[in-house]
Amino acid sequence: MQARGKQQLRTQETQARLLAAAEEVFVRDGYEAAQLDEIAARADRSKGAVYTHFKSKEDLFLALFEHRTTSYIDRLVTSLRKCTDRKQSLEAFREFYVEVVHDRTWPLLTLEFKLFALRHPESKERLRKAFEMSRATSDVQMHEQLFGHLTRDKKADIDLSLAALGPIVMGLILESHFEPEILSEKAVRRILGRIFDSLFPAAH
Amino acid sequence: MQARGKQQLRTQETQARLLAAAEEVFVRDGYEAAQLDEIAARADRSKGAVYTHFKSKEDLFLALFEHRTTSYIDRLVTSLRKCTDRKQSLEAFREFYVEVVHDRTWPLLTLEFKLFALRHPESKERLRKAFEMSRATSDVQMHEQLFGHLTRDKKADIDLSLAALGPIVMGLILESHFEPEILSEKAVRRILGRIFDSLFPAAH
Amino acid sequence: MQARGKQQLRTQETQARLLAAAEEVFVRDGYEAAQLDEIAARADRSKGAVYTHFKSKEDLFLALFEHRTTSYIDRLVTSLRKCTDRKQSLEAFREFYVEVVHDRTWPLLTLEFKLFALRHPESKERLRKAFEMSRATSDVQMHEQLFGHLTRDKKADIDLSLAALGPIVMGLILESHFEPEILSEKAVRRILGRIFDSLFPAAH
Amino acid sequence: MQARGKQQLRTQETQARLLAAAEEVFVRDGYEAAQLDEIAARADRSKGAVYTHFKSKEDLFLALFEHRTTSYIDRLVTSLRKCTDRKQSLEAFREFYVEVVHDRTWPLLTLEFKLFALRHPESKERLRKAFEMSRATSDVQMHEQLFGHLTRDKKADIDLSLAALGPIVMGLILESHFEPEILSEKAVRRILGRIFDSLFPAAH
DNA sequence: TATGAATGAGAGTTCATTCAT
DNA sequence: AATGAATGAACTCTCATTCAT
Repeated sequence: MQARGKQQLRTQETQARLLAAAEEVFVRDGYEAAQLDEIAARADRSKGAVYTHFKSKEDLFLALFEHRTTSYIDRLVTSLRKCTDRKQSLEAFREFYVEVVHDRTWPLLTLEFKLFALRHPESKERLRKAFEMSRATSDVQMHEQLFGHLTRDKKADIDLSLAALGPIVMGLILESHFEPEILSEKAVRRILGRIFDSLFPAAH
Repeated sequence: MQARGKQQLRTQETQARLLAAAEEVFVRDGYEAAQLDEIAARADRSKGAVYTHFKSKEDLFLALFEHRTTSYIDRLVTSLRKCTDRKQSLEAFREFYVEVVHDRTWPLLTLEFKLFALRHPESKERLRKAFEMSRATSDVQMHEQLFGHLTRDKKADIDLSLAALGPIVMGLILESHFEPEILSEKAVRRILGRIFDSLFPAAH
Repeated sequence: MQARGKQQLRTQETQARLLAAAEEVFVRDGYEAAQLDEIAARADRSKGAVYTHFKSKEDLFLALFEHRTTSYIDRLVTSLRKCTDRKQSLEAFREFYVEVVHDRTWPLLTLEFKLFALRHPESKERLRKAFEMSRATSDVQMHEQLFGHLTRDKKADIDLSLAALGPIVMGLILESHFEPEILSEKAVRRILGRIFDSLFPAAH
Repeated sequence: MQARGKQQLRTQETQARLLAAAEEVFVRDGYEAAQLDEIAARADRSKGAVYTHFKSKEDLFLALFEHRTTSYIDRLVTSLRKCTDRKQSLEAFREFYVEVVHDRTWPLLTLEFKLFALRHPESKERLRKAFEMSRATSDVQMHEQLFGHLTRDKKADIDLSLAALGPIVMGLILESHFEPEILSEKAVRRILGRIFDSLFPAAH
């Protein structure tokens, strides 16, 4: 039993290491240019180990996506669970998006996933599942908490704004890599706040 | 003269064909996955012909970037030249960005360029030149026309909004590929308009 | 241990096969015209296997050079070690050079290395190391045994003759490929003997 | 007529330039690595011009060989024609070979031709013709002048020495590129003289 | 579970050669 | 005679994947 436990621990560690290494490399180089070789090396494992845990490069990439999406949503849900009224909730929601700016990795990773999905329709199914999970969580669970009960029209409007939020953050973060003087972290946060408020006017 | 002319024409046509084919393929597959083979085939030329006109895959990509940036700016400048007062100018500017939505290629291409620049610092110089050209044009020539004379603080604010506009469009277009039901062309246009107005409140 | 052993054995065999195949092909076609494809095929391995063992075509070529130089020197040293006095040593030395004629591969390979060195100054360093090894061995170890203690002038003279010996053999072997009727193996051996004696008169 | 003359002159000049450029590049890079592109550029002509004058890269190479062989023999014949007796002739002959050392290009070019012949049996025929021309000249015309009338045995011996002379020079020159300190021009000349005397003892 | 030698399809690139001008 | 854009075959090298250990 103990041996089994140790083994399992080792297995889990390897997987975690591989995922962490994969994230670094996929973000830095993009899916196509990323090399399994380097991912393995960064995880202090051999190339072959990757194939023990994942079926292929694509599988590793998608697994990473699922892994990160899950933890990303967890964070949001956790953050919202603490709120007691709608105003507070919306404030927390706003804060959450504005603070993403800190984590420059996540938006780039998301971007990479989106591009991948666009270019690999075969995998769209699997990606959609993870996306939906994120949407489902936010939609069902949060709509109520954040916006109360809405008319059909209002709801469509909110959904649109919700769908737009992520991509906007992504675009801004990417550009900030490119024009760091104009789009400083502070500036991005400011502009994001402004956009947020124009998309969810109720927030005030 | 005529002989030369014919030859030159052929040369120009080949280059134009290659650039057009390159755009299609680079947008569809991304820089890394794009194959010179296919680009050449789509241009009805041989792989070797690419190397008569461009030094490498990278060179072709950057040349495409320069080519498209130039024509993109031309369009904007042309559109603004027709305007007589500030209000009209801002309206035209707004329209221009909102209408980009039509051309689903340009945002994806821009995105690809940005990612390339991020991942190939060696080429940043050449890319920066083209980017600057775009910025220079808009900045110097348009600031006055669009926003009149501004205080230093106001100017910084406008610059920030200007820098943010493109990336936001890019993000939205990309996402619209992904969630076409929520982010329909109409919806994107609507939300873009709203964001535009929140970034440039003077527009009213 | 045994598992490792088997793996290692396979690795060594592959390397040996590749080197042997490389020798054949490089000698027959020359460095530039030699094709990795064929070398791999002759070694009953895939093209990719070459790159598991050598960094590049050039690396394979240089490795071959080092490998052959080493074994070549070993043979000479072994042959000289058996000798007890100077006369016998010189005789063995003479014999060694005259007998090279048998191995029509080595002189051509040497020629290819020399040409390569001439045309790839970047690699000269690595080649020089191997050359020096050969020179060092012969010089230090053999001078004494072959020629006794010499005055500085005499030594320079001997060094000159030593340096000339190899190239002369090389030239003759190459020409014998070309005019086999005149430069038969026997004829080459005869003329080589004559030249040897004129370069090292003390040999009698 | 004059126009024709001018045209022809231009043609001849182009050919001469191409041959000169070809020599430089073939010697420096070897047949395989030599690029028609660079040869043309060095001759201040375009790649296409090469094909106006020569059928192929190989044809250019062989034409160069014939051209150089011819002029090489001419020089030898001219030099011998001045001599009045056998002793003087042999001295001139000796001098001729020893002096080749000056022209570091010719031996390397010869080497390249030999290697080419070895590796392109199809072209051997054409090369042999040029070689034979050289041999014929020296043999028939010079044997008598240099060595007088010989017994069959003696003649075979002389032929052997004659055949060996060129390759030996070639080998030494090549090596001198490599070990210029030991095989200085002076040293090569000295050793060549010694070898010459051992091959043609009658020279004294 | 993990290794890494080996595979092999396929990529970008080069270059001798052709041909319309 | 000369040009140089275009061809296309062939090359070296890469890298995701497999498999014996």
